[in-house]
Amino acid sequence: MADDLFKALADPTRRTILDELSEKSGQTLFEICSRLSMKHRLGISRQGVSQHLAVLEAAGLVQTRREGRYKFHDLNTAPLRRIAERWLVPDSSGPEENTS
Amino acid sequence: MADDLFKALADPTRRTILDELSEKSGQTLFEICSRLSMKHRLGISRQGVSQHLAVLEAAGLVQTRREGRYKFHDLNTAPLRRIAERWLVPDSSGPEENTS
DNA sequence: TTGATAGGCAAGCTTGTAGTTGCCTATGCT
DNA sequence: AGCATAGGCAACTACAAGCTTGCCTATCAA
Repeated sequence: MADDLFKALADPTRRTILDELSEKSGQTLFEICSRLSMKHRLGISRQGVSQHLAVLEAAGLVQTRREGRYKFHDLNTAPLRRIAERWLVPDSSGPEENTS
Repeated sequence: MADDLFKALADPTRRTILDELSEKSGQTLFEICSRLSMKHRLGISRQGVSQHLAVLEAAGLVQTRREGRYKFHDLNTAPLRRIAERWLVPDSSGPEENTS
């Protein structure tokens, strides 16, 4: 559950993909591929990117919609909000808060 | 930089350690060990926990202070705030350079 | 129908990393 | 001094994860 989310974020290439989708949503696999190689000089195969997208989708960070032969990818930031709340929120049951 | 942070959070045992330090700060290595095995039924060696703490410290999530033969561990949530902001905020300055 | 484009599946290689075991240092108590 | 406690270091094992290659399916245009 949370495991998928944190593992998805652990890879720098996946974080770059999130950056790209954050900048322009609704990109196809090939569009993401070319941007990674052009803008970020990332030498990675199409299948590599596809696998990263699968991981991001399993984590709920990316949602997809199919239209004809195109598959569009959209960023979903909802899961990210839960991350911060786990430790940042001064929990009622926990004794101390450490803001240092 | 950010790489250390995300990789530190990728492991479920390390996240549990953060939970423990969030509940009670200033714990020693042995204290964390016994809590992991008691409360969380985590069968892990002392050295295993020690290595996890080193990763968390490298990520800036845990700070340590030494007193005599004791080494106390404190949670530092500051790095967590930057995570959410990376994608949650539709940033005005435009997109990246890559911070990973 | 043929060819080109967009994407998927699965096996295999390789590196990274969690975990262990064994031994070593430092502090404190009696 | 002697012993127990708290922690550190290094080598080794085992499994997970990133990435590639090769082949397959689906959609659309000429």
